[in-house]
Amino acid sequence: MPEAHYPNLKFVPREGGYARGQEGFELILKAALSVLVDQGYRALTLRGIAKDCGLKAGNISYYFKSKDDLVRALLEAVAGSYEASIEEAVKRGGDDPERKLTNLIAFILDDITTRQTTHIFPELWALSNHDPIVKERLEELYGREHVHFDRLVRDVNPDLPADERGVVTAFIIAALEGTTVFAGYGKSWRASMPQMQTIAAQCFVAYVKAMKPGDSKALATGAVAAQAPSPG
Amino acid sequence: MPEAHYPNLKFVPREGGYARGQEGFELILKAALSVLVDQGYRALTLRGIAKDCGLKAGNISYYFKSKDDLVRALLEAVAGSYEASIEEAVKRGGDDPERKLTNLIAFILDDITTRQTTHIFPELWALSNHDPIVKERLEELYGREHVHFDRLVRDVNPDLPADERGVVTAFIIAALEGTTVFAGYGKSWRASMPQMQTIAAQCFVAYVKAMKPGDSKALATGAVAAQAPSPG
DNA sequence: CAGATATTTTGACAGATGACAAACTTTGTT
DNA sequence: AACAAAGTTTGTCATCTGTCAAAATATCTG
Repeated sequence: MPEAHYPNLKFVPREGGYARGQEGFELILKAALSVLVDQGYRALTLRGIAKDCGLKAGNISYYFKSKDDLVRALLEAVAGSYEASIEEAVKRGGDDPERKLTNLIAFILDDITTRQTTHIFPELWALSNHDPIVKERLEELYGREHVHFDRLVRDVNPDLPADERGVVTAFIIAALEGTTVFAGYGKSWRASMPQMQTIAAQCFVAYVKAMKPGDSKALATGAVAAQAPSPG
Repeated sequence: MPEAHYPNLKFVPREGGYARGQEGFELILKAALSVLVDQGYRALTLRGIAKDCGLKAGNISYYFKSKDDLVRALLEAVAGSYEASIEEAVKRGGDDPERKLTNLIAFILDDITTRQTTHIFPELWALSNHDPIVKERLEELYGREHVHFDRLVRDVNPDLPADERGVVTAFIIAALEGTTVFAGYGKSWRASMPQMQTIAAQCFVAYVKAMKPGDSKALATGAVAAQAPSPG
């Protein structure tokens, strides 16, 4: 549960410039992340960021030609780091498909309990509704997560058609993200996150395994019949 | 799918004052909601709200002694409306417990596809991380939702101990809320929301039915065993 | 170490923001 | 119609915001 001074950013090396340049670049983004996590978007101002990293406000305009630019660079660094850790979690994997899926679910939910993730993602979700660039980058992030999950779901139930599998996978990811608001850092069900890991794993693995082609075909709106997946 | 000019607020009648007073009060909150939904929190300024409802900025300070006050009043009205519609959806219910649960799930996911819900809730989630009053009111809203769901879950599986039931219920609600970011208004999986309704209903109803006491007891972190609930 | 380039500070700007007070208008009641 | 209470506008305030340009400093290369 890393908390200290937000190493959870992935930086792309800049072209040209002195070493100090990259340093300042990273310093600013770390400070921006820190402010966003600690005080929210309302408090994310150039002067606030500057104070946090010991630079002057004007200097930030040297690195980022606008505040929106800075926010997008921050998102890029956050998303990159997130993608990298998922990638790693997938590799650590496990022995069999079900175990792999279970472990990935556990990893995601674990990460959600960190202060950073609990605080950052709702900000990004909110921003994405009004900033197309943020929206696109978030979609890319979740798209990559979807690829990984989809592979595992396929391994657990190879008989599922790709389109149906895609939707179930998206639902599973969405469901996991939803725990942010309920069992994330400082939330009322935080203490129950371990049980939720168990529940999520059991629930989704069992459902994917039992699912038969056609199960997820939608029925008439508002009158979905309650039934376990197929006869199985 | 109501979209026009946001009737989705529940107002508490004010004590004393002229009729015009209540009118202005509601006008302002409707405008605030409209701005928040259309342009996000960044654009939620007194002058922006004023422009939207044809009043002058100074007037808003007459109704709300601070901007935070206004935001909290808005949250109160939004939460009240949301609570009322859930209440109603629960009453419309259905015949048997499983059907009731399925219908409530369908209602929630349906609501999530509206522009208002998709846009408002991420803003509230973000705010709640840094405003204790917002956090508390949101918790109350979800607490009431939890009560309703918990009752249905109990009816579907009466053998489940209350504490375990509470956690599963919280997980289900969290999972549903999570679809906001993936299949809400304008999101990439929006078109698959009908299938997700089916999936969510099947998945959660089946899981709750099959669950035996002890199933959700957490195992060692990161090494949760993948298994369907109990033998069943 | 000289000099070119990169970084940093300083200071300033126009515009926006939340808040407020005083003057003005409307509303409802007697 | 008179009048007090409620609502509204107007104008103003101090503060904050993002951005920029010019001066000052630091860094690296040859």
